[in-house]
Amino acid sequence: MKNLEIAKIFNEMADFIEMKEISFKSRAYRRVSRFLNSLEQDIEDVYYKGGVKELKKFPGIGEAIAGNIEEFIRTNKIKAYQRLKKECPVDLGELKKIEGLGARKIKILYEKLKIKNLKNLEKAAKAGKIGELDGFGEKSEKNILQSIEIAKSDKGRFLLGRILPIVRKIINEFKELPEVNKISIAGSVRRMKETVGDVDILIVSSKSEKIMDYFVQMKGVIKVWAKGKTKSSVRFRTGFDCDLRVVKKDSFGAALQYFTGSKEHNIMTRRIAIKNKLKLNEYGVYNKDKQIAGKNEKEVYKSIGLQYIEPELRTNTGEIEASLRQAQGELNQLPKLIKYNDIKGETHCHSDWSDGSATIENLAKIAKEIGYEYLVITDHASPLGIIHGLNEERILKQIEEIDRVNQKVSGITILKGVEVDIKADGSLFIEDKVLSQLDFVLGAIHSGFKMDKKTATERLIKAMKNPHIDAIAHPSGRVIQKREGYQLDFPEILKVAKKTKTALEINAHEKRLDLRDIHIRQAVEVGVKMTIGTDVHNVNYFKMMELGIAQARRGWAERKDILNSSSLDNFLKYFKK
DNA sequence: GCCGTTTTCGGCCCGACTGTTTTCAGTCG
Repeated sequence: MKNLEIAKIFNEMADFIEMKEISFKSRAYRRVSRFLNSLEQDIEDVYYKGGVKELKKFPGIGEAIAGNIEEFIRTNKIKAYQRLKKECPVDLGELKKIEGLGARKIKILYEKLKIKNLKNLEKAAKAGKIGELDGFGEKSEKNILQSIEIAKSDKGRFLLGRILPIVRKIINEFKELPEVNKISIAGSVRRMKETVGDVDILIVSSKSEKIMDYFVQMKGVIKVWAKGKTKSSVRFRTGFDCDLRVVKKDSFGAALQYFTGSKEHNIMTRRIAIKNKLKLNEYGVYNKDKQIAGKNEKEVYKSIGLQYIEPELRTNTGEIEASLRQAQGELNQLPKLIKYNDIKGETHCHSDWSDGSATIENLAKIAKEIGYEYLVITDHASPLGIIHGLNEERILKQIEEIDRVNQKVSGITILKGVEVDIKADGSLFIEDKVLSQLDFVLGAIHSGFKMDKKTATERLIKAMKNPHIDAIAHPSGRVIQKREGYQLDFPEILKVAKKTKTALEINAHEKRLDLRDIHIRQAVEVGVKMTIGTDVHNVNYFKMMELGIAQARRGWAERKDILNSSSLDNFLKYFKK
């Protein structure tokens, strides 16, 4: 898969072009770079299928860029890129991490001081050479040095699950202020993206200066990047940046729409506004100079001819077109997304019988408190010693224990399940005879992550064809920022899943979120059902359900697509083979 | 460089903040 490699090169080409001129040419490259980053198909496959002509069917890809892609696929390099890089051989990735350094300034630094990377930059700044340059000054030099220190400890993007509680704490702190009339999370946190680069917060207040003063001195702030009347930006010690914007109440909806993004989504909505002879900015929708919408998001969308679009969908991957069609009267173009309180039971839960830490009884009580109708105990059945996997004998014993707990704890039903290892050849670690006594069987791959695509696909397909398998846990095996997971022929997996009525799990664990959003969307399209499970290992895991639901929503899933949003009866009925 | 129910040429989302500058370019989101 060369998508990401090409995307990276195009992004750098955009920077190099920007060094020479503020041009739309660089934007064209940047746009395709982003497009490739989110493209689910393998661009190489597309090329081999239909050549340059096929490539040019994608938005933003024309003659020149298609040629570049072709060149890379065939020769593994792009001459135009190499020429640009030769002119200014700098480590863009490193230098662009420094706040305030963009393409133009990086070029000046290279030309005047031969600065190529962070090391050169630090040396020059410490020697006081940067402040002497035209366009730079004492302050720039100081900021660069501070920024280098911060970049050294940079942790990259944060898991949504880690950042959410922190953001909610910040929000609650602001809510205490009398000057705050209204407050909302915005940006990628509001869109519930699985990883988050920085945090955006929007406040309605008529006393913006006071809010800003409070913001930049909040506990944990280690650097103020910018502080203005309506907009400020800081870095927290935890390692993330936080942007705060304050607007008047008449602009709240427009500001929220603008500040939530995504960038691509915003560009599209603004273009649509222009087509309608309107202007959309963060203060409202304007007809000439008259504000015609802005108080809330719904009216903002409506005023430019769109149906309201949920934040999780705002990625410019078809939601705007769907919204447009729906606004024009076609039904059900946008999904009626599953809601955050639609889940009726947990379907992936480990107890102290394997590698979980809580007893079945305790887990049952917690699940009941949450309001679940049912809880499936799915301890590992695996040869791996470290997780104390169950064998046939212990599964039968556990069935008795669950019967006992069901007697004792009322108001919730504990279902008998297992997470059984799928062996390298696709067969299961537990005999069918024992599996047949369980309510719900999850199949999972826990070893051999380096399989090739064909092997991995065949392995899963064989498991899905076992009549006792009800669902596949964390189907791709990826761990965010750690492990890619095995490659799968996903369309093929979906075909078999549909035929065998095997559900695919959306594992809600903050580090997994597997299925990915694009796969969920494909599953929804072909009608393959899913479950959302948090992979409980202790009682704190239950709350990650929110992340799994967010993932499902970003994959356009409705309630009907998610099996454990059904009542106990319907859930069980689905799996009656 | 890309693209077209206003166009095959002339547009391309829009505005805040900073620093270095005396009116604005660069950066950021």
